[in-house]
Amino acid sequence: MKRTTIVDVGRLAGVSAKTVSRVLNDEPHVSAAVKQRVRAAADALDYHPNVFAQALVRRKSHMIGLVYENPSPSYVVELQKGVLERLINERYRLVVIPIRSVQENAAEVVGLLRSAALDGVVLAPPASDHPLILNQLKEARIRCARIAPTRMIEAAPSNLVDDVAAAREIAAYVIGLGHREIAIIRGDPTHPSTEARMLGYMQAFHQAGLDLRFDRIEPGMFTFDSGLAAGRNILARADRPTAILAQNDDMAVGAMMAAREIGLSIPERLSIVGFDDSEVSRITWPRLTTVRQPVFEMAVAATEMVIAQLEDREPLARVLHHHTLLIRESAAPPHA
Amino acid sequence: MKRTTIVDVGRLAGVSAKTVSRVLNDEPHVSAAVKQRVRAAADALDYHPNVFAQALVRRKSHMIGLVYENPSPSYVVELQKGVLERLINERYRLVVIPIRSVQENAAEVVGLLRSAALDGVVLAPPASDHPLILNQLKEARIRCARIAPTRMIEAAPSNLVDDVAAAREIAAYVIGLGHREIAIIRGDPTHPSTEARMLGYMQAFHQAGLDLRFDRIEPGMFTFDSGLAAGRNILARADRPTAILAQNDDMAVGAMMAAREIGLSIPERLSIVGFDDSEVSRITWPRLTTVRQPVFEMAVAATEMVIAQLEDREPLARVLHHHTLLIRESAAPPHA
DNA sequence: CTGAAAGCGCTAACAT
DNA sequence: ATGTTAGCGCTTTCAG
Repeated sequence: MKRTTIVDVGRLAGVSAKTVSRVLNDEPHVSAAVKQRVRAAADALDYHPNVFAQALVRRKSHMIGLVYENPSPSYVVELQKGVLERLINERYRLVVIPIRSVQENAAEVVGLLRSAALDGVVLAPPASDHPLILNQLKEARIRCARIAPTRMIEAAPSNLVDDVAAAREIAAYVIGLGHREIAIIRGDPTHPSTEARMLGYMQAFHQAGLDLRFDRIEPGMFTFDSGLAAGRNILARADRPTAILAQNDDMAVGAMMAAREIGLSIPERLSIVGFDDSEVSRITWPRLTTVRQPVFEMAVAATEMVIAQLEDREPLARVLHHHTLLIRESAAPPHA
Repeated sequence: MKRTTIVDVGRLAGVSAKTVSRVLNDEPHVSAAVKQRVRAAADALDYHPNVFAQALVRRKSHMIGLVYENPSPSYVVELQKGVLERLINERYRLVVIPIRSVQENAAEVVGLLRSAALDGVVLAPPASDHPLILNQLKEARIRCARIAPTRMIEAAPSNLVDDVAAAREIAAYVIGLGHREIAIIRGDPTHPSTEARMLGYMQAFHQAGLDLRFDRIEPGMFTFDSGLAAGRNILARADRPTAILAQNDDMAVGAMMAAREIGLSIPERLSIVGFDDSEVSRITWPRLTTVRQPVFEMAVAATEMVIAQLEDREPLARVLHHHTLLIRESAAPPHA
């Protein structure tokens, strides 16, 4: 019991296989009558083209990969939503490629992508910043677009954000509220934006004439749990700060939980701000003051860049996406 | 400039293409020496097999789809994590197939899956409960496994949960705390578990001799926003209830927000419980009392069922997954 | 243990 | 406007 092929359809319609192919691919130079007959025959036989045969000869899989580490779930969700949004009404499909640790497995990533036969990939951080991956991708001729890279911007189409400025702005806002004792929760050290955001914070501190105390910087991993742990450490100290800058929203929410555990009210006794404007920032109470990184829009734009390349249009080389300071209720002037 | 093929490798190693194929696929009857030479040649040429050619002849794509609607992001995240967990160290890849509305597009879903050339699919609700989809899948010979179906359990391997009992338990718990004025936020009406959970609530009400007042039932869509809206409606009424049962965690968190908006403290003035034990239930304050549905484990098990079928092992016909009442801090006895 | 031939289902290039 | 021929790169016979 074989599956029905283009030849079967041709036989039923009384035409050659090639003509069937023409009709099904909307190629020109086919008479309306034949078109009709072929369509009817294909329907009657419940014919579905074999995509492998097509891919083999066309050298195109119509699959796009999304490469990410697994930092915060909310970030990944935004990312996927953005890619899928752009893929609506396209023939392309999304294959998700989560990498355990880009840092450790960089050498194998492209092999993985290659063997997945992807036409193109959207690279999220930190893969979007990895020289080896970028190089191998070029060698393997897999099209790509990058989200929030910080280095080698020319190497491939990039969607940029000014992490430094965004961090500076939110830090300046907190300082402007009157805070002087401020702790920081860093993100995953293998992600480039961690350093960029750190730099932005430092600039704001410097402009305000504040010292950045290294004993007030806690490590984190962009996850809720790491934020919770960092928050507990910060708040356990004798000289408790009046505000916390977290490098993403998940960690900020974790720090909020740490504050709650010891009955510290937010924002009255402790101000906390995040980064990214993930969905989680909108559903906590108080809602989180944060700085919006348009992850969704970047994912849409990056996917467009990939598709453009696949269809031989010139992709935008780079797009600068704008951040926005979102003032909500989790930060207020320090308690007198 | 052509890509290197199995023939090139064979030429370099001084063997036939078939022998290269044998080595690369770990087939028996190849001498160690030849094996060595072929491996070396493949490495030297940076050879990667063309998966389309393989798929064409083997009739296997090594791609597994995950079909879901887009209810709550936290649910989808758990689902994906589960599938990906089982796929670690497997050759299979995950293709995500979000469907806008299964209800409206059921007829096209299988066509979509078919043209994506998936070897198998994991069906999340409500697709997991749709007769048409199940039937067409069988016709198209696409293997599948189901998550939380409620009907036609024999039709395909199923991962079951007892939604009715779970709902009954959490409702009984709330009633047991002393609540008598209880509102309900329903889930998406096209999802089968919505009715099941409703039934469970009703059973608990009945056992306690309570009336279920229809004017205390608010519609929802399994999203935070719908929970927020429903919460506002419920709390705006003159005869405000003392507890809210939400059919998932996202809606429960939305209802919490509605309570906060009018300064109602939880759980002192209003108890709220959810359903599912999504990540969101752990990161809110107070943490949400809920009933755990092992979505992750079901996704793992469903993926295993698909893989088993693809590798000609007999899959488990059905697995019953257990729910757990998770008592956290969002519900307490009603205020005197 | 190894190789030659055939063909998976489709489309590009070239006829007609 | 339609058909023929020749592969795409691999694996499955079936011989040696």
